[in-house]
Amino acid sequence: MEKYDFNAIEKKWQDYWDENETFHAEIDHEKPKFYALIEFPYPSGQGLHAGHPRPYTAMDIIARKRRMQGYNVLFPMGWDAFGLPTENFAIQNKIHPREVTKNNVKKFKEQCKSFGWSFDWQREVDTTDPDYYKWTQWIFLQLFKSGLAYKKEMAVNWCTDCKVVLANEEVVGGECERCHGEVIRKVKSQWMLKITEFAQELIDGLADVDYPDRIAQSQINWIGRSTGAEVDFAVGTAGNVSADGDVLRVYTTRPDTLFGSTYMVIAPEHPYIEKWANSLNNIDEIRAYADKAARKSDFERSELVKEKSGVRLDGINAINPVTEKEIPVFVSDYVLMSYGTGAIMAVPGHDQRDWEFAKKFNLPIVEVVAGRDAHGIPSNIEKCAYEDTEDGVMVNSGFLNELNVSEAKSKITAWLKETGKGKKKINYKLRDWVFSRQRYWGEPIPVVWCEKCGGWVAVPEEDLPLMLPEVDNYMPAENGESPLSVLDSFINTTCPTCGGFAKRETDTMPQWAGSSWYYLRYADPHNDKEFVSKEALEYWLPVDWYNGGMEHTTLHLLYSRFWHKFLFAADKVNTPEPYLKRTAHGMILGEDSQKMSKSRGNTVDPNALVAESGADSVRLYEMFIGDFEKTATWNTAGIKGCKRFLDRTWALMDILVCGNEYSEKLAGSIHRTIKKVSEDIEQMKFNTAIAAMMTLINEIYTVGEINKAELRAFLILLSPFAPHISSEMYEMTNEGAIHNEQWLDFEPELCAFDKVEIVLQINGKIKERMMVESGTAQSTLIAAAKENEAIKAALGGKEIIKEIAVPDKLVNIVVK
RNA sequence: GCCGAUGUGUCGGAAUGGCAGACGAGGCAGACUCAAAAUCUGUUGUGGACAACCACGUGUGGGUUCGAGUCCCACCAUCGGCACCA
Repeated sequence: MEKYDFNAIEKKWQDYWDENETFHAEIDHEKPKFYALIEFPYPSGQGLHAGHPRPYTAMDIIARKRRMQGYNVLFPMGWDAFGLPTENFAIQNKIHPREVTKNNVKKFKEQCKSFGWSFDWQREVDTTDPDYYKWTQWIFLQLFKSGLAYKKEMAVNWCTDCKVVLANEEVVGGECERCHGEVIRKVKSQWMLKITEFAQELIDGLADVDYPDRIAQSQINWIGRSTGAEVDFAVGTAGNVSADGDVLRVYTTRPDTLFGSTYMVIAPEHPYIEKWANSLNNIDEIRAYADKAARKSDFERSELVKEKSGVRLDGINAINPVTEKEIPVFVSDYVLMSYGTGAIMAVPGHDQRDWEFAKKFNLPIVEVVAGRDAHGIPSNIEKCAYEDTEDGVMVNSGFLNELNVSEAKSKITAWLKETGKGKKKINYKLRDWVFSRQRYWGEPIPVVWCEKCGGWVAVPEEDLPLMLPEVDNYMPAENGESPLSVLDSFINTTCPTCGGFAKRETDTMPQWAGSSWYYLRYADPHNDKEFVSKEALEYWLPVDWYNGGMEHTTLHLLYSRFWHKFLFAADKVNTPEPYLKRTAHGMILGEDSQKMSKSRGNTVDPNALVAESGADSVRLYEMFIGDFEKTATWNTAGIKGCKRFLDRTWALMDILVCGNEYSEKLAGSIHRTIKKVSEDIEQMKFNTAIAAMMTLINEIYTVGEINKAELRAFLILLSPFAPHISSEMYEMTNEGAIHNEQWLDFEPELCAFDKVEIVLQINGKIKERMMVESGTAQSTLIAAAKENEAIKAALGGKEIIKEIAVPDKLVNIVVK
């Protein structure tokens, strides 16, 4: 047998799959469908990196197995191609981003094909294609018409380098996620999407899908539902606060501690600073503090401020509604305008942040809950705040005294309602989605401003796509607005409602937009009448299995679920959730165990490895590297073992003999391997599935020969992992093609071993082993153990206290 | 600070509460070769003994159990995420 020529064989099968459209899927009501989805990549200039093949190969294995199990499999691929790196490259090199994207996509596609992934290339989508973004714009218009898209003046994160507004979610470590430029707060008019309207549904929907706990939890934590109360505190000039005057509203999750509230704090952006400016003796100091705080991002305010800071609003006071005492009001940056009402009632005895602030400003700390901590030590609010809500009873709290915390919560909430001083309130941390970008390389937002109509007017659906116009310069304008803002030919238009003069919106959409619905378009990618046909939706949706990175399990997943839930409510899609099952793969680190990055110089080019060792070897190695869900460190040397395994697979041809049934010597091993590989694929335990196949081939070589039936079984198991070599060897020894084969069943009774080794222990220490028939009864095992010479000697007449036998495993005799 | 995850040979990693280290890499020894590569065979947790064998071993300290890498409590370290969320 000649040496395994992976270059020729892999090329041969990739061409075969291409020419025969082997993996093209069409609606077929005769077959059950299976929709496998991977996160489509951003086609960067560097091409694929070592992280891409891991999830793609994993879902390819699942897709190939499902096809052999008789499913009609949809496994599509596309390009999430809008975004900053392309735009920055275009700016630097004076090439149109469309050209940059075209080149990058070409490179990515060639690389993908060289891995042999079984994508349906006829369903390829590209978010920057007008035929695609036409429908992204169309979905935006549906949101707009439903009142879920609105424009708002608000403090936003402003990247001083990119000169763009960032969503909170895109600010990492106080820096711009993309360019690491300084992020400050700036007030700007922005398009917003009301994701908050779906907050509860986004939590509830998780009950109906199969997500790992850590992913469901991250969604729930991000949405951040809490139950508490809104409470109104009367405010007025110090010493003269009237109960029926102005009120300052707070949100609290601990209304039970109301008696312990000894001061209030408002956020630096709170409107009451200017509202009460005339009554404040130190307004200049307050404004200076607020200005300084406003320049910082929420992250900096929360992370970098080690010691509490703040300024008292000298001149006004508030009244605690239960104690009826006047209490001071402060401004401090530890209170955020973006959560709750932007004001808090401070309870220093039972909130550590308030406690620190109170210590610093020498404010009274009143204990209203007394209890013990987790160690059973009585609470002492002189040392730190007591935040436990499980243990403890109310003290110094008037009509709440002697109640526990939850009873106190109910009672005070009822009291607030009765007196009209507050009410129960469910609050979400989730904020509306900032949807505008002042950038070129994104979808234009299809609305126009009409003075006569007095507002924003939707571009008619029949005018979509609203094409991204040609510009000379892709840089945001000097004032930070999009490059579209300097194009008169784009801006000036007529109002579709009144026909008068109107101006187009010049902001574009964020990259998240196109990726929020791409899985729908795959079902019907060439439809120019609808974003997806009813028929395609009903057949293909929902996605059966969606795998992607852990880094997308909050933002992308939440955004796309939000769009889907909106489309479901608008009767445009037929399922309440887009993805039935979601899994997440671990990151691949460089050989130095650091995150792979160009600047660190630890990146790995997977296509160089394909050229060197073959796609099948690299595919196997990416799956063999470790637990799929965990972070893995790259080790190029590890490919060697996988390459060797394939060379040994090829060499099976040298020991091939006749035979249409499994031989006695290998039948058990083959059935066990079928079981192991089948089960491991379902649990994404690809590493142990490969190990099982390696074990089998070792056994085959020990036996010294393999017959045709055994080789066929081996190749079927291997084919999802290493499809090229399996296809070739199958073709050499069978009629037809391996992808038309059925996946294998195993017979449980044939998986069992005839004889098993039983471990004999005394007091849990192994003393001897013995072979017995599998399934031997416990009593027989114990009797046999006691007859064993080594055990007899070890027992030495000691008193037996207990005898434990586990069938097919062990016997343990406990002695004194 | 909070939340989440992870700690196992030289390395990547296996182990429904039941033989720790499967499988692979690397090392060592040998076969083949003029030689090397490739391939094949054996060996490879640590300490002690010529040896059968003994002791110790899954981040640390406790606990539950006949039996713990696995379950519980506390702690340490590393990595990731974060919005002081009231």
